[in-house]
Amino acid sequence: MDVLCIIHLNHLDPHDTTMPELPEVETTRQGIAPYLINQTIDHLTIRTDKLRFPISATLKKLSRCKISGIERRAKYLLLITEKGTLIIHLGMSGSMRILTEITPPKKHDHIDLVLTNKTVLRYNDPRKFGCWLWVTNNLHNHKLLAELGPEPLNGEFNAAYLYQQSRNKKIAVKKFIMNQKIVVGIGNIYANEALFLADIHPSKEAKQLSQQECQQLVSACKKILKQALKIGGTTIRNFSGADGNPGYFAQELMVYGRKDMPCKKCRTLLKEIRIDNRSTVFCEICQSI
DNA sequence: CCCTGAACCTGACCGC
DNA sequence: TGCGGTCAGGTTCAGG
Repeated sequence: MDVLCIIHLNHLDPHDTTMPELPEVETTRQGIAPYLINQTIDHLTIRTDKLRFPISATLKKLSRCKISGIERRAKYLLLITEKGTLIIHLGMSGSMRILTEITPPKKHDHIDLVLTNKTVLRYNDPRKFGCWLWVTNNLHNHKLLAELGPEPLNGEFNAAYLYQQSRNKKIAVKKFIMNQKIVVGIGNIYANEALFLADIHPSKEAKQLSQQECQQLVSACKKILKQALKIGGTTIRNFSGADGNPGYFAQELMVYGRKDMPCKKCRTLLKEIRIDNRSTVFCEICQSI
């Protein structure tokens, strides 16, 4: 038996694993795409009806349907078929794996997408915050996709854009960059990391950002995400085995999960506060308000 | 518009 | 060993 675990996301220790922010979703996409493109779905096996949205009856009965592509928009995977598109979100704890034969499902293995060649895409999601949504028309006008901001690695996400969007916004810059209408794909970990890299205090009001700070922040977001993507990609290429633990979390975190530990720039002990009820770690010396 | 808090769900961990 | 409280990657919604 050969079980290839594409990505494993459901540990809790941030130093041991990785989280479904944009790089993890993109890594998942790249990992599963070769097994799915131009293959035909035989059927889906649904073992729960309680993901973020109920599974549609059409999806439950889907069969003989060719997959033409797998795309990503923000943290959504888009599985494009000749009959419609599957919008998949991993939520907080979702993960995918490819099986080369059907094995007994383990706990929280909620969905199998079974191909006619017997390959299985298996979805596991302990917290059930993810979704599998079937859409047959106007994909990009769908409410989940219509109002999303630019992709962070596109040129459209630049200092001028961020400066313009931040005018008159009193909210904390950390919450601002985590708003998917402003820019997609920045979750809690990378928001912390990007603000540290940009030397900006996470509580700073968005409207107080200078043009230069906007430039620093845009550059920091791109740098952090590119670095994470590079590591994810490496993992996929190198991984083999069935234990589900690629052991690749070599991503060096500068602040997230490092409360009371020394700042890697100035050795001052890092502070933790809560912004929008999310853990926020920063250096009060390096990051100016 | 802004902001806060809660909701969805399960599991891990900590202190007692 | 168990129990209760808290926390965790995301997103949406109600209420002030």
